[in-house]
Amino acid sequence: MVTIKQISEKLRLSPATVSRALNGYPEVSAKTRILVEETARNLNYRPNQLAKKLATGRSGMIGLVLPPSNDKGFDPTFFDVMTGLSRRLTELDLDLVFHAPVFGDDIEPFRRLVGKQAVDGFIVTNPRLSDARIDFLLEEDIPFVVHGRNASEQPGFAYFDIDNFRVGYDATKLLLDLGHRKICFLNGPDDVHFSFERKRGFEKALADHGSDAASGAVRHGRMSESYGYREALAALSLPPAQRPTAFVSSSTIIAAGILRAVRDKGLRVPDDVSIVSHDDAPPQLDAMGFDPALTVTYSPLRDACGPLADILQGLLNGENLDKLQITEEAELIVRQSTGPSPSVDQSKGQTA
Amino acid sequence: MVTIKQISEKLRLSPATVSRALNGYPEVSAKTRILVEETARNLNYRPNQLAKKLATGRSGMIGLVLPPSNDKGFDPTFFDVMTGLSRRLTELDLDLVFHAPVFGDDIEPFRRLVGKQAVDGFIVTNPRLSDARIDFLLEEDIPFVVHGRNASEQPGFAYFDIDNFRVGYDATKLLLDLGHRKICFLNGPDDVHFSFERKRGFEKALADHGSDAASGAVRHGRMSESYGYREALAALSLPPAQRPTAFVSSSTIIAAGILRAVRDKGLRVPDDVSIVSHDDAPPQLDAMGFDPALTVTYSPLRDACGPLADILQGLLNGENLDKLQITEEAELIVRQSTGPSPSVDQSKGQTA
DNA sequence: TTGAAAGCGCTAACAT
DNA sequence: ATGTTAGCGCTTTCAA
Repeated sequence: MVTIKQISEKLRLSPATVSRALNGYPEVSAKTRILVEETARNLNYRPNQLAKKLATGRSGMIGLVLPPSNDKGFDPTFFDVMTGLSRRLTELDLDLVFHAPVFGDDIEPFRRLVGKQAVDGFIVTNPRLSDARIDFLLEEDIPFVVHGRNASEQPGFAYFDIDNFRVGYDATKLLLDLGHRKICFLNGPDDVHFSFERKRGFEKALADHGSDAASGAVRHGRMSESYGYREALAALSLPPAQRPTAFVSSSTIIAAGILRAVRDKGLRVPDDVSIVSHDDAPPQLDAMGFDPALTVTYSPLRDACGPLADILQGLLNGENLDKLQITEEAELIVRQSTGPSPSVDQSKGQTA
Repeated sequence: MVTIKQISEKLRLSPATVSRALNGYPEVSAKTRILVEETARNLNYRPNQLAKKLATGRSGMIGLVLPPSNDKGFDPTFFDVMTGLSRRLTELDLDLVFHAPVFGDDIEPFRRLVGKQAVDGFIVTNPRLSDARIDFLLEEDIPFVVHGRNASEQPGFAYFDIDNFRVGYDATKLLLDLGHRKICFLNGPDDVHFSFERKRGFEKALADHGSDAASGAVRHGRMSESYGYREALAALSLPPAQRPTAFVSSSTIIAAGILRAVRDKGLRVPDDVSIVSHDDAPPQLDAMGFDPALTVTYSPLRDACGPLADILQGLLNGENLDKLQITEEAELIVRQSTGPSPSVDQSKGQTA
């Protein structure tokens, strides 16, 4: 184990100068810097992170806790985010400390990590509208960034989110413009912010459409293939007058279920039924690979990892909060799963 | 932030005594200890891990790196193990540092973590028969425990494994005893130790059975439903004389594929085809919930987490290696997916 | 049984 | 541009 002291002795310099040279401080002479860097390399010097941390008061560790209520089968999505975060944090020379809460106590891992002063900050995923973890961290004044948001209008914390209102709005508007008048929205759980926002967008698009008799139904549920299948089957089994001609889906996995239900009913996409889904590009499911290729609002989860890491680092470096609250747009990609409403002549122009 | 020094001042003791009292050293008087512990509690004292680590030279962190070549969709199994490990390590007051390698360089995260002296040891999962990570850690003389084994007969490292020879042997023997003579083994990948061992067990059971014309075929592949389906379908499409009457499967997910193939062929389990699978109880798939309930060799992955953590701690505490190389038996559980070979009279006793 | 003092390896005022 | 000094909070000889 070669230390700064050893380098300094060898070079007949003070440890302080060596430290400065190694850490890129401006006041060391070019000559000294070169010399120090060279010997450090030759001696295969590795800074002792622990000592560094003790001296600076920062641990270089970021806490990531498995979100609660993942009792039955976990969210593969979380894993996707975790690996992405790890990669980006590594570039920032930060390490990810992972904890899984024992069932029943979701904030214990936070309390623990905070108590041990083991981490400089947290990344919070899968926030709920009302989230005890966020409340705790706010209370304790620990730096953290949230992937998504909670219910508050003006969150007092850093976050990265997509514009879920627009996700709901754009998808719905597209369908309305295609002439669909009965639209069924298979949304996510009812206690998360993104579901809430998408529903708002859905309803706003419907309202904006005007007095025209467009109507929509919103369902909430745990995002899964079977949820999509079950709800879509039920909707498609309604009498013709109430049967939807289009679905909005909050995830590709739900869309897979919808697609299966449509087929089981002997219907075709997009001729009889249109589908537009949100696509966060989970690693195991490719919306483009669907048959037909899915029209989506596109915003890969892994694209959030870089920003999340960067935001947290900004936070740790004392940057201003309002630069650290970011909302990004999802991109509407029209593919083959959407078409004109069957009851409407394709050539007829729509008034938006 | 209350420190040892503050406690010592308040109590008019030396920091050393406070430290000793807090860490359960035998030489402090009962009176002092009580006093110190009480004030520590009142002041809500939290030892600074960093300082502790600097002084002791141990980081209290364990490295866990996502195993390589999980490019397309990751192994949910790994996630299961990771959460289990986190829970147990927490009890041992160790924290898990997670890293995901960037594609192409599997040992870079190890090199990095070792270089930074960020962790005291590693847990290595999904070992290959020849594994660069193991070679690296051995070379660098870093403590680590492997979940499974590599190809070496006498590994020079700590590991926790199940008796995969017996897994293959027991499953096969059960089928032979039921009168099956054509058995198809859908094994895991061919470059991992467990596949190798199970294959050995499979072949040994066949050999032990004697001159009697029992024959087996072994397939290797990435464990997935589609692999099971594809291979089983192919096997069941053989001419009757070569068609297997029983399958051995290396995972429940493969077994699901086999089951689907059997059904697609219009056959029944166990009347026409028997299935015995290894069951490591992945969170998303319950072998008991199969229809019919699966006969399995049972050894939940999560049961390995405790031992793995304990072994690593033993290693860090300098325990002897031979106490830290553990092989456990899997349990054969006979349920409804196995029955007598269709060509054999059910009442006829078999000579094992 | 307790205290004093040194040190883990590094950083950061404050001098020079 | 470089050196001196003092810590960060804790553990651990050594001495009393």
